Amino acid sequence: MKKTDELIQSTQQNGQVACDSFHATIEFIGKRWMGIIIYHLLDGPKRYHELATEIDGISDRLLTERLKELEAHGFVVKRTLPSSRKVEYELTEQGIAFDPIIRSILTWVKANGGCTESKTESES
Amino acid sequence: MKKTDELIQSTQQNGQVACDSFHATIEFIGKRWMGIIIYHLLDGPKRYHELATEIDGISDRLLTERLKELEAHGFVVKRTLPSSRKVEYELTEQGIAFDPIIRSILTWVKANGGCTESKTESES
DNA sequence: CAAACAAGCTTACCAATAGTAAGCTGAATT
DNA sequence: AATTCAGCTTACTATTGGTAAGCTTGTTTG
Repeated sequence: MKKTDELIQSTQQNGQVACDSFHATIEFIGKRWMGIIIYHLLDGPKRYHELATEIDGISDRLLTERLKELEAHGFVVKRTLPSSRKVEYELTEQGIAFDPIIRSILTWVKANGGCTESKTESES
Repeated sequence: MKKTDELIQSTQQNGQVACDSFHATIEFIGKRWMGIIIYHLLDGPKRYHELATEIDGISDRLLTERLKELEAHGFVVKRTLPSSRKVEYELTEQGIAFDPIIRSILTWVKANGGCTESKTESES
């Protein structure tokens, strides 16, 4: 049995469907900043500004956009504390389920040292 | 101990550096089509056109670009069979190391049904 | 209690990345 | 010899992201 078949079977009995949702999923969590936002939310509920501060380089626009997307997909709940302007974002159970993915990436980074070395010297 | 700290410590003793390479890595493998290309290459060496056919919707331009990036980072080797116009791409050991990440995403997809349901009805 | 400020967005504009489609090269087929 | 087809490359458009400013409403401060 080929490896890909094995992988596909591990999700569903229908290769194509599994492949489609795999595609949709990896494209979703692969959107810029998405993984990092999830990573920081795995720490527990965070306020908007807290995230904006912790995630170096992200802009308000994209942070808001990504949080909305996460919320729309049910990975995050937005809790607006009613008495004040405090807003908290918290991962849902489905969102917390991303943890193994994040951990597997961290494991990879640990083993391989990350993707920072560009090795682009092969182009003359 | 907070969860994030724990995650960071699992990679390095220095939180910031670990976070940086995590960022770089997740942005790299999160690039459009990157994960899907790796997923298909986990099956074994593939020819260019084979990948282009299997990965539905990808364009020549992006497939070439992503393969070059993977090659530049040492995740893929390009083997040009000299007698003909056959070109094969194969994951290196470092590339094969992505397998657990792909698997963790597949596991997630299996458990959660993927990211296809948009649930955007919350906006009136 | 009015002015200033700050959190949490929103908008506008420009840059970078991706999609589309066509073309190019050179081996293989007819 | 002409055609086809793999494996790119180029040119152009569309979508996405970055930057910066502004808006709104609650809080603080004089």
